[in-house]
Amino acid sequence: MLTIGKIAKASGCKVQTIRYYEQIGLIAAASRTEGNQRLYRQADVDRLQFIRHARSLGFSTDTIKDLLTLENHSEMSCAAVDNIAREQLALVQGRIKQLQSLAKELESMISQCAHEDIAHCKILQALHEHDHCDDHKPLDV
Amino acid sequence: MLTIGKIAKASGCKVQTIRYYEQIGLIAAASRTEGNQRLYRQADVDRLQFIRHARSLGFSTDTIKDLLTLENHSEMSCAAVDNIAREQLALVQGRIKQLQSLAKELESMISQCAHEDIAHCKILQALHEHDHCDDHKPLDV
DNA sequence: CTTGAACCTCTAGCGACTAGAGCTTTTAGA
DNA sequence: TCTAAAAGCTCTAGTCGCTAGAGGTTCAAG
Repeated sequence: MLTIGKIAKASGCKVQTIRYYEQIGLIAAASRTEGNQRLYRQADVDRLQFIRHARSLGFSTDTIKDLLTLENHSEMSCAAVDNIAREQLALVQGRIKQLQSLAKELESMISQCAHEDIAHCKILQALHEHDHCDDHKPLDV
Repeated sequence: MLTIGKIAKASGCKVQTIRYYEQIGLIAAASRTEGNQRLYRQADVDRLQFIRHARSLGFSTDTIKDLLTLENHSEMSCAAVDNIAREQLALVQGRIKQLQSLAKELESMISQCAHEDIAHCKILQALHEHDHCDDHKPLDV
């Protein structure tokens, strides 16, 4: 059995993050020692690594919950899993397209900069001309 | 003079968002009518459009604040603006690289799927093998 | 037996909004 | 002129996935 600190090291998740995952129901509540400290089994390391890997691929915690539920139905077809992965890929690809469009616009703005003074700055001018640009939505990079 | 609803339409920002921008100091507090309603000038439309365009390019509100401050120093060199834009471009490009790496891994996982049952699902298996993958950080897509 | 590391819970903060409750003001039509 | 609806107001809380800190308890090593 492992304490939360040990399993944090073993899984690569932070202690706080593991407690957070328990709180949102992504992992089951751990058993406790007499002194109320969490105790984990080796199998929990695997589960946390799974979560970490899925998170690193951009899956939301809700989606990961779905994936973990599906894992418990080993006789089912994996079509659902396949769909989730494809949706995630589509999401990532869509995001790449958006960002490429941003990069293009930024590059074009920067290339026009003649390094003069602020009054003649092409970058600021370009930022004032929203009409002429593709109408992207506000976007966190 | 425009009410907040009018300027929202004119600028493409939402009413709530405009009040939020005032709150965080991105735009100056608007003058008010006797009945305490905000009043805007035409110039404010331009400022909001500028903000919207910059946000759509992924600039943070803090960075936009800097850009707007720079605009008031029209005699200065635009080197600072240029730097901000280049940093933003670097940020976007870095993000694209990350996402491309994710997309690649997702594609590889999906291509291995033999559409059998969950017990043999290559996608789930791949998610369990964090060791063998590039160690990306958790990432919001 | 002491000390300090690791654990516990609970709360608040991040960023950039968004949504809703509960109120007041304005505007348009009868 | 009256009334009803639309639009405005403030304030609070929620989103997502953590992260950090306060203030307390438990455990392990020396």
